[in-house]
Amino acid sequence: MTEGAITGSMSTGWVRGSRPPTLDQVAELAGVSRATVSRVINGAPTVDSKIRATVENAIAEIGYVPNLAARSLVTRRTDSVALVISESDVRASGAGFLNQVFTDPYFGRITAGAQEVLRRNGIHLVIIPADAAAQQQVVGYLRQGHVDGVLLISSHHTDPLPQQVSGLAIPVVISARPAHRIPASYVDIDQGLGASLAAEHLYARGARRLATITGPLDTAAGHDRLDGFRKTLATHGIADVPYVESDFTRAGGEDAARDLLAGHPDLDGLFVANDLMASGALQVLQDLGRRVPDDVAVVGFDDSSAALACRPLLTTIRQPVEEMAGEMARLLLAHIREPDRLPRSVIFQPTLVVRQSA
Amino acid sequence: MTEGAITGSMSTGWVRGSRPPTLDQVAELAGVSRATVSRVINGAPTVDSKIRATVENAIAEIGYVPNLAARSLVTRRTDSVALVISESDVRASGAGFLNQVFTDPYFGRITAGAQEVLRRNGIHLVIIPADAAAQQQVVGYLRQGHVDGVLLISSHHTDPLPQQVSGLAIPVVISARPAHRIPASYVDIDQGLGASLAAEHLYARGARRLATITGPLDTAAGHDRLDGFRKTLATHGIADVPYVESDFTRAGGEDAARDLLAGHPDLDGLFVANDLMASGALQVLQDLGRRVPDDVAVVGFDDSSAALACRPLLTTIRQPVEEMAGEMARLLLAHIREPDRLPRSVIFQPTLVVRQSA
DNA sequence: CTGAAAGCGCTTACAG
DNA sequence: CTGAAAGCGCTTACAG
Repeated sequence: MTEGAITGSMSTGWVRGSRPPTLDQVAELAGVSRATVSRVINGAPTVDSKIRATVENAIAEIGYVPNLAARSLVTRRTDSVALVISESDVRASGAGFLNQVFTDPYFGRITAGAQEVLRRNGIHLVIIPADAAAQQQVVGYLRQGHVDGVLLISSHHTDPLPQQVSGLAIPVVISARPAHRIPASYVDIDQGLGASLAAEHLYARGARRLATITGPLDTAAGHDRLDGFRKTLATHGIADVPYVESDFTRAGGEDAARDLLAGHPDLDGLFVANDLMASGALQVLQDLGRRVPDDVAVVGFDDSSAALACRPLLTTIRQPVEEMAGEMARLLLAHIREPDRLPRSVIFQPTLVVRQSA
Repeated sequence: MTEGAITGSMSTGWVRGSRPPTLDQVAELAGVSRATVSRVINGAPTVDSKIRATVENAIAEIGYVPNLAARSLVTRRTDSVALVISESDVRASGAGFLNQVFTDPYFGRITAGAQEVLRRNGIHLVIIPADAAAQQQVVGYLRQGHVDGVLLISSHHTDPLPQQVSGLAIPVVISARPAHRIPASYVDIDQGLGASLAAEHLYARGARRLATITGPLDTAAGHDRLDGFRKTLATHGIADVPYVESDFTRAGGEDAARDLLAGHPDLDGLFVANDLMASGALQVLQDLGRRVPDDVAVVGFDDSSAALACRPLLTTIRQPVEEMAGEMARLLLAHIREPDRLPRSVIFQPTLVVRQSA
């Protein structure tokens, strides 16, 4: 690697390192009190329009920006919230965890949905990945008061973060029903219904030798989707449903599909607990010479962008992730506004989206 | 969707909505002055060990956490920095942009590399996606002083953010050489060298009918990789190198590969400007019955996790993204500590990683 | 090594 | 509608 020096000067009016302009300086320049400047900045209606104009000019001329620390010291607000993506599983820690986060469209949808409503309310969103090694540092960040609230994405039953964060002084909304009963609002989807939809569709197509690739079984999405799939098939007299537990990644889906086909080469119906794993499974089926859906019909879960990247297009269970994240944001905003508000849960319903793979 | 009420009580000592304990309360309980408590908290060496113990007990008993706003009002530090992922292209705005970010392993590697050095220094990292619609809100966030510095990921020549952010009072380190000469530190890779490595390897393998799939040509990574590829082949007497411009996504790579093969069915060597597009191209080549590398040899760029997910395994140009991000973090820390430090650039060298596809 | 006091830059009752 | 003043919760010279 090589280094070079870069020259040039700042383009701002005041030099980096010197102090930024304060409200007092604006007041002096405009010839009014600090209180008046403060009112103008905060849009108080009770300000004479001429004075308002004078103050606004002074603000522009001087390049004034309110100091967040000073402001939030008195208002006790920062106008920003954190989206914490938690992963308590140490096996998936560090770079591996970040690779998973930045490779799964699910998190992008969550972010998009939350952004949408937050932005409209003038609230900033910051994303904080919290793998096992970073969890305590993240809790520290939240306790210090950097943000007004937290949207917590957590999936493993053993994850201590929901418990810890809900014990903080700051409002939190969780992305799924917490494993332990804690007094926090959460948004979830009816996992069992989704799995049931998949089972019924595969059965109705005529599939009888069914199997499933699950997510980690210590997550609700992993466990409940397997459970719902089996229970529904049981009502049709199909008792034994082979499954392989995997990890919600594409590569994991490939491995699981290979395992499954090795043990059950005559499969004709496959339910995969998310689209990313399904895309991997589809690849393996193709490599092994199986036609989809003719030889084996495949149903995914999520209806993410990965479903549309599949060949054939993936039939899947739609989870309205963006709306769910939007609802999380709305709940959080409500809790921030009314600290005494009681926690509540909001459960969304999944739907079947039929495309080509089943 | 259905709603439910959740009951339960808080597990903390003090109730949400009431005020958190202050340093004064700790001082009173410990029977010392606020200054002493402050010194204990900040690890000042000049504190009697008995007094220190007393204070620490009081802190623990009362569950005291320093108030960030009050602290940073005087220290002018927040001990956190932002990783801003900027996308000025309005076509890729909103949900599309977030889907791209959370689908490309590149950003996970950047985050991992930066986290590594930041965490060691006790600095928090928050990630902020900034698509065209959000850029001004993000600039506002940075100006207010939420963070001590910013790591800026920006690629389009027309992106106004590098310019704007470097005009702020806060230190910034950019992920690539800025299009316009602005006084900010940046870290980059020798793009031309990378492309040259790819060209030489394909040529040495015997490929003579070469083509390339580029990134957006208004980015350095898009433009310089195309340019370097062509220039190197020109030295071997290969003048006309067909190319298709794409967008660094997997789906974009698929489309581009289809276009390229339609116009040039006799291709025997392909350089794809990143691994994600290469994985899509590989898929298309397979669909069209081309054997890789026998019929057409393929070289990617990045050496990301996508390269290892390819069949055959992708030969690619390794970009040490984690180290580059680590260097960005180190530079930023230095600028935060010494505000007068001069900007500098650090350029890394790519290497060829030979696997199966070429 | 410890404490009293000033000050960081805002907002917000409270008067007028 | 506007201003003087108190106060938010810390840190840090300055004395001692």
